[in-house]
Amino acid sequence: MATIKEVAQRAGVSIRTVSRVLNDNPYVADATRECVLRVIQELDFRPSAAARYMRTGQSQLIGFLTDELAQNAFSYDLIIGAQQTAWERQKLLFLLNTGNDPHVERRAINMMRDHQVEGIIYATMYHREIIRSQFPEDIPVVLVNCFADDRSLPSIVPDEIGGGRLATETLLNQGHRRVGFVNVAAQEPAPLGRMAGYRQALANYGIPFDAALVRFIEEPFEGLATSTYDCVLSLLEMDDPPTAIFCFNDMMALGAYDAVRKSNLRIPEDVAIIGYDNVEILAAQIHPPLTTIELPNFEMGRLAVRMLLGEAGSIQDGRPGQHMIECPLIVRGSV
Amino acid sequence: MATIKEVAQRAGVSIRTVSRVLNDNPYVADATRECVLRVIQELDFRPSAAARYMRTGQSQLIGFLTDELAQNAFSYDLIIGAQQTAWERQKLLFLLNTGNDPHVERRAINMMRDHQVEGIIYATMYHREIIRSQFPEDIPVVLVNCFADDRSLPSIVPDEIGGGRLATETLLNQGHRRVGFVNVAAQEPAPLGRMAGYRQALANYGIPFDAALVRFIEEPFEGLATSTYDCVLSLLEMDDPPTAIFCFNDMMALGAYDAVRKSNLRIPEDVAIIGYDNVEILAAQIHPPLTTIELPNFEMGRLAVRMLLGEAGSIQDGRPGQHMIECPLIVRGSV
DNA sequence: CTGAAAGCGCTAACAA
DNA sequence: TTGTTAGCGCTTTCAG
Repeated sequence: MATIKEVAQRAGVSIRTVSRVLNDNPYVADATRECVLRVIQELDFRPSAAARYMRTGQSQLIGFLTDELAQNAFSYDLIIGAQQTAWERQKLLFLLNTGNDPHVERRAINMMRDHQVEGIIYATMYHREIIRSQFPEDIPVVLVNCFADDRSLPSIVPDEIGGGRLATETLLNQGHRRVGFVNVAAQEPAPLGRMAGYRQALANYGIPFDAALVRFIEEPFEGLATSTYDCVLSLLEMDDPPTAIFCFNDMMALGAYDAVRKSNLRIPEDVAIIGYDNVEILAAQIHPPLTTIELPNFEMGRLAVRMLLGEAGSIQDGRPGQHMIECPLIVRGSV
Repeated sequence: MATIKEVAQRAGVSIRTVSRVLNDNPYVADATRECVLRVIQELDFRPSAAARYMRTGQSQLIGFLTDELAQNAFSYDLIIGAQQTAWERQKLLFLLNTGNDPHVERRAINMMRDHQVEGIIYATMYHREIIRSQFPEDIPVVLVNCFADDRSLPSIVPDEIGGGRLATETLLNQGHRRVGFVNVAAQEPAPLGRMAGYRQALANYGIPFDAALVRFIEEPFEGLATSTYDCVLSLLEMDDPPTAIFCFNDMMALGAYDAVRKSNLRIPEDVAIIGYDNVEILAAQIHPPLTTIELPNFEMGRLAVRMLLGEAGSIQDGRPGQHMIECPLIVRGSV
């Protein structure tokens, strides 16, 4: 690879002039600039980012750390959103999946520091709280899908309550009055929030909460669809069965579909189903296509980069911004 | 961030000595080493990768370029496999998705060169041929899921023929003699190869090829599951219907499931179904769980990094290695 | 075993 | 408008 020196020699100018051309400095004669540019082309010269960084302190690098995000299919859009936004700003993204191993995590953060990333985005697979102290003080961090115990780091999370409410109200809007909810039994923001949203929606419509309509899948969560199948079957066998079911996520909706079909009922005529997450590969392909609430992953990834670069509210009212992103309704054919 | 100079001063030694400690050079007195190490700890010092690169020429960086891989759910494991393998070798991975835009691609490659990546992995969404000239000569490249027109770049692709054969023989092994195949109508390695494998398997079992059992889904490929549904329905309405169906991919198997159920038949008792890709979120969740052929993405990602770093056959018989990876059978409950 | 000094490729004061 | 020079933080001869 050619160096700036070779370019300078070949163009018959000084290194500084080449540097000027490289950085669009106006104080270069047009003729000189053209000549230099030509030589740069000929030599296929590209300035070294490392050397440039040494002087400017701008590495143009962003670290994207995940706990186990990338093991599952939900979050492509998060990565894509972040990557694309970084790209638009001429930054490169380091991807690193820690597998939730604290040791790996610590080393990963160090490795990113070694490469002087301008900041780190830390995204978790599930919406949860994390410990602030695992992150260094001297480097910007933006949290995605999680938040710091002491709220001392800017964070972006989905609005679970709003999403739960939207899902339920979508069903209520269609005239359903007996709305089942198949939730997961975990003390985490997602199940807790969606549950709260479910209750709010009921309250908004003046419908009393009926605990018999709410079911919880217990851990472990493998075979989620199958557990949901059983759950929904029992729901439909009630004396006063629900005519609509809100499933905690799309995978579970798959089980609900099977249960409804098993009961010789039709979707959405006899039972309406709504999911959560908008996993396209599932939701758009099953029959009828699943109406669901979208986890706005792309937007979250995008916002994370913007916040990291100081473009958007990484600080709000003098404190690290805690952003809640709305989860929109995706209408397909199951409601 | 502390510099090596500050460490040296504080430890009362020269920069050179700190550098020795950093690089595990044996010619340091134990006492000196300990002292330096302690100061490094105190200052939370980390050597700058950029500065280090300037001297050593080792950037420890690998570029991972995708066309539109990351838009779909198939390929997490590819990224994870590559990332994890890079991590084990203390390397960092740049992720960059080009959206198949040649202009973006060119700029992306340049950007990676600016950061002096040690090599580039280029992975495509679909198994296909690519043009060699889009890549620079002076930087190692490994192709994944694609191959260069002139075979001048090392490449890793799945063995489509073997996979198609394995899928079909799995069905044949169970005693099925009328095996349907729902393929996609595209002149690409995947549909072509799996078709060839299907025919080979038939031949191996001495069963004549019956064109009526093979159907092709035409582009566009949105609503793949739905098109497959229609296809399989017509297959099952034949006078001499198939008792087993090989679907080009798992999403299509989803449509096949619906068609079988619609025909009041059972899986696998009346009709066996086998898919391809092993998209866990689908295959493991539907009922019955789908037996399928796995695209060994993790292994391909892993091998790509190893080849890039010269650990595995990037050169075979003096030519760039063209590797074909076997696609294993994943037995679940649909056959 | 340890240190002084050169230099990697670039940018930025400062001079010319 | 252009060139000279110092220096970013590190590794590496080469002396001591």
